[in-house]
Amino acid sequence: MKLSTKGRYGLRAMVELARHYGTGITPLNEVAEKQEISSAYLEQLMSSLRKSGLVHSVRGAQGGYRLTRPPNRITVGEVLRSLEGPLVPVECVDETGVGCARMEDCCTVVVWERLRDAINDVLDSMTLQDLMDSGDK
Amino acid sequence: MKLSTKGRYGLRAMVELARHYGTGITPLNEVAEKQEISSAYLEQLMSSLRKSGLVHSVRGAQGGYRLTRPPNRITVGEVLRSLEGPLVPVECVDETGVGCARMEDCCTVVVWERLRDAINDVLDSMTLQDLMDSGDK
DNA sequence: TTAATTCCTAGTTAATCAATCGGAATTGTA
DNA sequence: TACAATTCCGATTGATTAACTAGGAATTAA
Repeated sequence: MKLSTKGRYGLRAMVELARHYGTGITPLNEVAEKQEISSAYLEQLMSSLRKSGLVHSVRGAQGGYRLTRPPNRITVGEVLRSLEGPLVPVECVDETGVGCARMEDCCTVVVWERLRDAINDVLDSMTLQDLMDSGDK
Repeated sequence: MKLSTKGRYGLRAMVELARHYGTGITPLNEVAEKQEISSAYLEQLMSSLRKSGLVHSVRGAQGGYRLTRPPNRITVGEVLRSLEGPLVPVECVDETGVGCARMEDCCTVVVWERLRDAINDVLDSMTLQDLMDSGDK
């Protein structure tokens, strides 16, 4: 039931970018340094975030990243789904997936559905702006 | 963010035992067969459940397991915590643990706390009885 | 032209998962 | 008493995943 470092690091990186929102683009190195994340690893995470349209990138010297939307319009859920895939506690309640043979008469599926919904509700209710306002670093 | 087979199999096994509640003890083999779980593997899970006091075991011929409390007084949360450990999305918000160096000025810890609470609220609000009533198998 | 940067793929190491195996201990029953 | 059914326990294994690291290609401002 744990998130991987992808989600944890990536979310911190996104808050960092949120702090720079409106000031042009920020090179990955600066983000990595501020948040103490290996920049080579962070690169991979930024690639996912870019592909799901949460950040825009500029290549070449003076290049870097910026959010594609203001921080109050990017939810934590979006960021984590981009990095971790569907936020489901078990495979079988992933709506984009295949379900499970047992599904029809499984006594536990109701648990996983409720859990999935609770998780997504919490994460979709918080934005990068909320995190900027609360934390320091 | 996925549960392991321990939690998934173990919960199904516990619902199976819930169905036999009041009828004496049930051998592990019967539970394993009904829920299509390797009985050798299920043994390990029962060991955890016994150690946390959720089931009582009887050794020897005609032995087996039974719940230590009626199904409406065992929550899904208890079962899963017994098998999976603390139900936290990230290490640092495990109250029984050590936290994290960054903790004080971490911008994301509030997310993990909210998520942790939501997860535990959902799982502690459902009992084995609830699952017996809903599902079939 | 060069230095700074993103982009992309592959490889590595360690940990974790999901069992399996073998046998010891216990206990009801023939 | 002997036996069969069961729980109990620790070790081992094989596969998968996690968390990076490495190397180089492509791009672009200065």
